[in-house]
Amino acid sequence: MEKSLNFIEQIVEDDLAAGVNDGRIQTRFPPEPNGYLHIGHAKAVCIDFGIAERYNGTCNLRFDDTNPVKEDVEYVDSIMEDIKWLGYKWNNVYYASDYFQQLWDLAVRFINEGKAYVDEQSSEIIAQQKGTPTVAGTESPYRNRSVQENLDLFMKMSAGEIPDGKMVLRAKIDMASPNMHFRDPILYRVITTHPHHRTGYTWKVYPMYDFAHGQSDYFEGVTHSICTLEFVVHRPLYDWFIDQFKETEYRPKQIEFNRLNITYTVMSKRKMLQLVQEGLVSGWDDPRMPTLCGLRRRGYSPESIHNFIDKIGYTKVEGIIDLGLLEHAVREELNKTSTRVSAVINPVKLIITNYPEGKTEMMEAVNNPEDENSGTHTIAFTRELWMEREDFMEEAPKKFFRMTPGQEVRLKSAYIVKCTGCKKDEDGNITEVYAEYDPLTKSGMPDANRKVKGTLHWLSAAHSLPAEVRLYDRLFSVENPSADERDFRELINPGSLEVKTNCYVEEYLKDAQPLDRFQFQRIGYFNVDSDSTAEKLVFNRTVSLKDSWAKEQNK
RNA sequence: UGUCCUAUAGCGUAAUGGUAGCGCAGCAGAUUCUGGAUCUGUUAGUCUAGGUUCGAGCCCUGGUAGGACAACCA
Repeated sequence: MEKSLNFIEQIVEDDLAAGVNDGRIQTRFPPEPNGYLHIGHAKAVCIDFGIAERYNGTCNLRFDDTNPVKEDVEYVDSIMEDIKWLGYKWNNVYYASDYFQQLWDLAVRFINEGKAYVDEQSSEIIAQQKGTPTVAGTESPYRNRSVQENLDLFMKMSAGEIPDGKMVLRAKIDMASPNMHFRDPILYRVITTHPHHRTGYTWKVYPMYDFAHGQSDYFEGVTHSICTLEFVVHRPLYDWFIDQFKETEYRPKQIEFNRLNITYTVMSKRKMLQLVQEGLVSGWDDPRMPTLCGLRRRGYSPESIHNFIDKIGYTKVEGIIDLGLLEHAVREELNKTSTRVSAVINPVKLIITNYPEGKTEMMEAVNNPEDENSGTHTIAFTRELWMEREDFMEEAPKKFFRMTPGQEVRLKSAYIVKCTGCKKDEDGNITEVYAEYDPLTKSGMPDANRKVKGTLHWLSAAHSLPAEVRLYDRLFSVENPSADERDFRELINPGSLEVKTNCYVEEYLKDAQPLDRFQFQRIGYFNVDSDSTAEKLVFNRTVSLKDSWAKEQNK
């Protein structure tokens, strides 16, 4: 069945059908370069670029760089990298700063037309005069200066003769408007003390968002300006500005969708910056972060992000997505694509007492049972093995289908073995587990088809590589940190990172490179961290496998 | 003198005036050399009161609830 259109696609198709803009479709992705892109931005990237792709239009990348105080090239670079990683190509890269001259000219035009004035009150006074949502504002005493005086003052502002914060250019609209954004919004402010990342100290005045965004859309020929719901109240002003100077029937149309929220995380650049600056995470690319670079380092593939975005949809309803859905999206994709390997995270020795000492057999391991073209690789089997400590219980409940005295289990890709006992130290800790193998049950042999309840993964002690494994979990311990009255930093999950240093992986992973993704059989999906070296392999857990045994135990 | 947006199972999302579906989560079972994957079954929903209509989740009105807007941020 054809997937139904979301409301944005519906609007675009309606416009196409009506012949709006002669069938031309143009969108833009307009990030402010003041932070790293996160999964919420990915949702926006996918609709902006996706609409252009689907309807044979163009999508440009435009940096909304109108506030030099917060912006930096570091962010420009990372944003471009992340968009490319998601698999999109922009038509052009633009910057709002490309339009500073045009916008300034427009501001002068507004002054000449009596639609803008220079206010020299403090920001506090201006805020007071703005009124409140239920109380009308009052007019500035500077509101009715002459055009010439306004022009002179704006020239002084622009020449750097006015200190920061002393004067602003405001639109003259309606201080009593029920829409707060019409109460003489600020158009330009003076910033002389911060260099702009592209224009340096050339400009002394910078346009505000409302005077830059819609105008930039117009200058570029954007037809559908897609953004998030918090800009709904800006739309009348967006339209009003364009009405003041548009020269033809063309106009960009702003459409707003619900921003992405996910349980157990935060989706605010401000909070992410705080986490980074206060060292609560290791950086913007900490694998616990919802940033795209964080998810990438965690092991998420671009396909898994797309898979997730496809599932959540675009509407105008504000909600919160279950983190489980994101995890499902990545599992679904990695299940189809990742090579299965063996790794033991919490090792204990397993001795096959009737297996000859010194003997080594190379067993054939299927790379991916979900992909018949994925082939096989070999894994060494010997008398002394590593197994997971959790896979042995001296006294086990009935439903424990693993290693326990007297019970048979299958060693994946090798033999069926029967547990015979274990050895403990004086504190009662299990130091070795013993089992006997059945030589006729090697994988592929007829007897290997015997029904055995459990299958365990294992590693030859003499043939395994030491590794560090970082087990990541949700960053916050409450579902919705943003809705909690406590400071979000107090809500960080203390178990969000568990480092396991005493792990082993099979030799097949000897040459694994950073970002390579694998399934550690029976455990989860893991990828190689950027900290990994040939001497010391480091893996990150992307997500665990679904674990119905754990669920059973929690009952 | 407030304006605007929104309301469909626990969560997300369809149904474009004509049988309320789907995904995730949950539950039960089958199957499996990963307690994975896969397959089957299953629990559970139109905020409320009116109106229009042969017929309303959808259109209209009033409630109710949630949210956005009062940065020299975007």
